[in-house]
Formats: sequence, structure tokens, C-alpha cells
Amino acid sequence: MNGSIRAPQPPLTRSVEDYLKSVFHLTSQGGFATTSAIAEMLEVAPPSVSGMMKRLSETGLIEHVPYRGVQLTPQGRRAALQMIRRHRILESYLTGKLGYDWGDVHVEAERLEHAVSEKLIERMAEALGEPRYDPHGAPIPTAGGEIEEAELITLADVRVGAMVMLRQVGNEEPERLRYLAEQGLMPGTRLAVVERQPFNGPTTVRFGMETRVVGRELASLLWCEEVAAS
Amino acid sequence: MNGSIRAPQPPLTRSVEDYLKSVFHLTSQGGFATTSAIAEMLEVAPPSVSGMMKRLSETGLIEHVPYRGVQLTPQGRRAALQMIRRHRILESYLTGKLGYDWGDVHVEAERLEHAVSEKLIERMAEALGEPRYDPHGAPIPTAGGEIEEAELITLADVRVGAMVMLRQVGNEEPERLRYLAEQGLMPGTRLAVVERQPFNGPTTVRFGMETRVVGRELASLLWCEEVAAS
DNA sequence: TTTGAGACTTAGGATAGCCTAATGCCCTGT
DNA sequence: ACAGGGCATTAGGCTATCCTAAGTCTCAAA
Repeated sequence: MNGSIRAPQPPLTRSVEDYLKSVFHLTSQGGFATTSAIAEMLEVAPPSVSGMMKRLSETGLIEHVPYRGVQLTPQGRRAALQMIRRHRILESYLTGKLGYDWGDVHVEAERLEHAVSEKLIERMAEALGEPRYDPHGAPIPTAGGEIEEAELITLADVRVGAMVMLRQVGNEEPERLRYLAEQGLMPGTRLAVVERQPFNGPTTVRFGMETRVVGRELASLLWCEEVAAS
Repeated sequence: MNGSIRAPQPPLTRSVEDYLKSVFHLTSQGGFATTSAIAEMLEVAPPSVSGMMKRLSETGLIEHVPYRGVQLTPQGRRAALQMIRRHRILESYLTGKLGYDWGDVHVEAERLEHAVSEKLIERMAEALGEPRYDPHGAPIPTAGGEIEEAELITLADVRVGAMVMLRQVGNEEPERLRYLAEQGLMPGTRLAVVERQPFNGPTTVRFGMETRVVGRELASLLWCEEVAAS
């Protein structure tokens, strides 16, 4: 018969979409996503994750190695990237066209991403001029499911003396984001790394006329690319 | 103790929001919404409606008279109007800002209305200049929960010889809407009612240089306001 | 090699929504 | 006045998703 015809897939539920996104994020550095990490990210109990992982591996969206963890199958990865595209286009649209602050978009996009149609996302992308990065600097997957993978290091790891471009902020908490914006620490900012205190101490950076001391915690959320000294 | 303090209401579920909207629409001419009418509108089986009605009357959103039907309580009405505001603002935004055709907005808005925040709706309303009518001419409730109630009659009932302004189209089916748009029959069009065939026959109207014959079925979807002859 | 802490899974149960089948109510027509 | 038809409700079930409690597995340290 025709084994290669893909069964008409029922649309994914909200929950499933969220699980897939979690697994994607947790495996972005390679390796497996563990039950407890997923549980923590989604704020559910570990047994809920075990149950869902079983279902998802039966439907072929993930590969589950019991007691080890899970990874996305190509099909699961496609679905996850679609959700991430939706999320990031939504964030971009809310800041670009509706005056949202970059700290407030995450929660709103988190709900909308499950409700928007493909068509709406593409209209928004078009209205924005097909953006490649969201307001936090994260790359937006293409409609075809390609995502840019940049080699970035956190500000906490940049060697003293280097000149870097701040590319991406790896956090969605409104207060932190608001604080970073106040400090001028946003994607696109070019920084000179002046000094770093020992024992996980703060990093001192300079940009323009300004000098800032950035604590370890925040510094490790600021993903940078080293650039040639000006 | 303090009986007048309103219990912190759990947010309404999607289903509940849909049921409330149905009841609102079905009781807009007064009277009760029946179980079967709600079931038909939401495409669920009647027992599902009975069950939900029981729950909703326990939470004080509707008044249920067994075997008679239901009506919204003031609280239920408030919630329903909020959903209708969301829906109509969304429809307006999609046509006004994202190039949607008026036939395509309903389905999209139907999903989004459950996911958008109050804030987003108000941002959209603001971006549109606080519209008072949606693309089909339906009045948009205010953020405070007021809705305009106009005295409209369908084109099928307008007396021959009258001059009317087409105000609202009472249907959401994409094909019909597309057809009506092609015919130029959209809210804001001023029509002279020239003739009507007997036995539920079509109505002939004139506007500008054009003459159109409108069948009974479509005519009864076109809500009009009589205006002075030009 | 054994053992235990910690992580994972299985068991068992709750809730929201929906369904079909069975039963109950209401009202109209004879 | 009452028999039926039509609509509404109750009974009993199913699925998705979540939870807590009770096993089970793994791996590293003794």
C-alpha cells in the first residue's frame, strides 16, 4: 500500500505545542531534554511530562529514551520551529506596530502563538519587512523552517579587552528587560569589555561615553559576538 | 462577613466564552436562548449545552429556567460584550491594518478573541482610531460595555419606493460576503428600493447608475436604515 | 560491589468538555 | 382530557491534561 503517505495529522493541541517548544529549547545545545527540565520549564509535575512524552513519541514527534530524556524528530523539530517563528514574529509585531515594550511581548505572544493562523503570521512578517530577529535579538526561523545558528558567548565569558557586539538577550522577564533597556544594553550595542572582577564578579563595559558595571547574573544573559576593535 | 466582595473569578475558559457569546446573540431580540439553538450555533450536542448551562448558572453568568431556556445575568452580559468587543476590534484590525478581506476575518477573530489581552485590544482600537463599527457594520461595544442598538430592518422587508442606507451585513460566510462586495452591497451604500417580486421573490434596488436584483435570502441579511429620499 | 539519593515512571484519580442513549417534560391537536 | 412529538435533561462514557503517591532505575560514592 502506500506507506509513504503521511497520515493527515490532527492539529497539535496547545499543550503539545508547548512541550515541543520546551524540548527544542532544552536541546538547542545538543543532547537530551530531561523530564525534570521540561517539567520545570512548563511548570507542571514530572509525571505529566512522562505521560506526554510517551504520547508524543507514539505520534512520532519526539524520540524518547526512557530514563534518559527526549529529542525532537525531524517532524517535531519542524513543528517546534513553526511555533518559534510564530512567537518571534508576534513579539516583533507587537513592539514594531503596536507600541509594546520589549519586556511585555513575551507573555502576550505566548498566548497568541497558539491561536494565530499561518496566514496572519505571514501578513505580520510582511508588514514588518520580513524581520530576521525578534526584539530580543533572537533569530526568527524562516517560513521554511530554517533558523540561523550564531556562535555567541555571554558577556560573562568575553575576555577582558575584547570589543563585542551585543546580539541577543536570553531572558524574558519584564523587570530585567526594562532595566537592561534603561542601561542601554540592547541588541546592536557595541561594547568594550574593560574589566572583570574575580570570583564571578561583575564585568565592566564601556560604550560611547558610558561605563556600566554588569553583575554576573545579567552578564550571563547577554549574548555577544566578538568584533574587531574599532 | 463580606458577602458583597466579588470572589476573584477564575478566568473564563474558551468554551465558556463561546457559550456566553451564543446566548448573547440568541437573546438580542429579547426572550430566552433555547438549548437546541445554542447547540446548533456552537455545533455541539444538546446535552453538552444542558451541562454547561448548569455550570454557568451555578457561577452566576446565566439564569437558567429548566425546559425554557437561558438568559445572561448582568455579569454574563458584561463578559459576552467584552468578547464581542474583542471579536469586532480584531475583525476591524485585520481588515484595516493587515489587508484581510472582510470575508476572511471572522474565522481568524473567532480564534484570536480567546487569546488576546485587554491591553492588546485597546492598542488595536487606538491604532484604528477607536472604530465604532466592524467591517460588517456591526456596532463595537465600548470598553465600558455599552453597545449601540440600532433599529434596522432587512432589505427584504423595506417597503418598495423607500430610500435606505445599508448598515450591516448579518452573515459571516466568506463566499456570500465576497459576492456582496462584488455587487457593491456593503455598509454605507445608499439604495433605492425599486421593486419586489411577490411570493418571497427578489428585491430590485438601484444605487448610483447600477441596478441589482437581490434574492430573498441575501436581502434578509442586509440590514438597512430608512433615510429621506435624496 | 553495594547502596542510596535523586530522577524517572507507573498507578490511580480529578476536572473540563464532549458524545450517545435513555428518560422526562410540555404543549398542541384531536 | 390526553396522547404524542419535540425538545430538554439525566445517565453513563471517553479523551486530554493535570495531579499526588508509590514504585523503579541509574550512577556515583563508599
